[in-house]
Amino acid sequence: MTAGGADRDRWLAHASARMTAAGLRAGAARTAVVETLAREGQCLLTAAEIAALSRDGRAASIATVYRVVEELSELGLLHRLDGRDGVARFEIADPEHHHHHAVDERTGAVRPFHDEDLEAAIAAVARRLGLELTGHDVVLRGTWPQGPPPT
Amino acid sequence: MTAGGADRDRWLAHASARMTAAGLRAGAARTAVVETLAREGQCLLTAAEIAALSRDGRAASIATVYRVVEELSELGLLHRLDGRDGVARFEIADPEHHHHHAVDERTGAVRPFHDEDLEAAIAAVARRLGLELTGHDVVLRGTWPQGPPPT
DNA sequence: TTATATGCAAAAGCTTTGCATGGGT
DNA sequence: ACCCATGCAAAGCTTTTGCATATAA
Repeated sequence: MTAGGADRDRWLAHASARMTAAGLRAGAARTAVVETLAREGQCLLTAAEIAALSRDGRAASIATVYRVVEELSELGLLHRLDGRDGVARFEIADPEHHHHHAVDERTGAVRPFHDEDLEAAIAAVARRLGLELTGHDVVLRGTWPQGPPPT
Repeated sequence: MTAGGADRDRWLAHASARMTAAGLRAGAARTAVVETLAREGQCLLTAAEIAALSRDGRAASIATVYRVVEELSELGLLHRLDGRDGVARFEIADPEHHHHHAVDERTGAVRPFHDEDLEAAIAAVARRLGLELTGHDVVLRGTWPQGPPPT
């Protein structure tokens, strides 16, 4: 990771611009949600968590959270991952910090990781299939012999 | 794919043996579900679809389908994938036909694929993370310039 | 005979939607 | 002014669970 909140600000600015360009307006709740995501949305938040984290001053209702993440996802600003527990999780779509997820089967703990060879292999497969890639997810499941390392 | 129903039979036999060994009994509904999966569970069926396909002679209630797929998953005989539509899909865990999924964003059509380099990259990542792999999913999303090729 | 399997119906969640109100531009 | 944004509550779904009954072993 690079310096402090630079990345967050960059995504926030980008997101705001794209949303404005899409004809969306900056209401209080949506602003709170987007700021929450910029601040803490690096890795897999549920809608409920986003709502809770946005309850600093004003709240954002769960309905609004779902509406906002839907909009952000459609604009390609947010990634969505559906977990085995039937709960959707969201995280910022930041090309600079592209990553995937390794899940500890015993604890459910998630460790994000990045791997260039893996990305290359994925790109190669897509090329072979004649597929114009717009997104991809990789989830690894297993156990850490010595217990999950600190994130 | 190799000859006719050999693979299906192999999985079916394996599944039956494992379930018996696990102390499970062979009721009519469970048998129907397992046979349905052996026959048509090569790639991503929903619980509702499994139930419908099992309604040849006897039916299997949706509750039973969920109970059976849960058991099969825990025994490592079935893979589970959670889709964006909030619906879980299941497919046989057959080491001989291991594959992943490429989804057409426009139509939702799914094309299964296999790639050795991708598998190698995944194994390498797991090794690097110190993770003992028990499962992994890859989902590619995008569009086919000439429309999705026939499955 | 005893523990498991099954179906039905109810419960439990998460997510979406209708509607009236408030707010941005 | 007009249209979008928001909250609340209700509806919609899939998935899970309780319970009584049937059935393997």
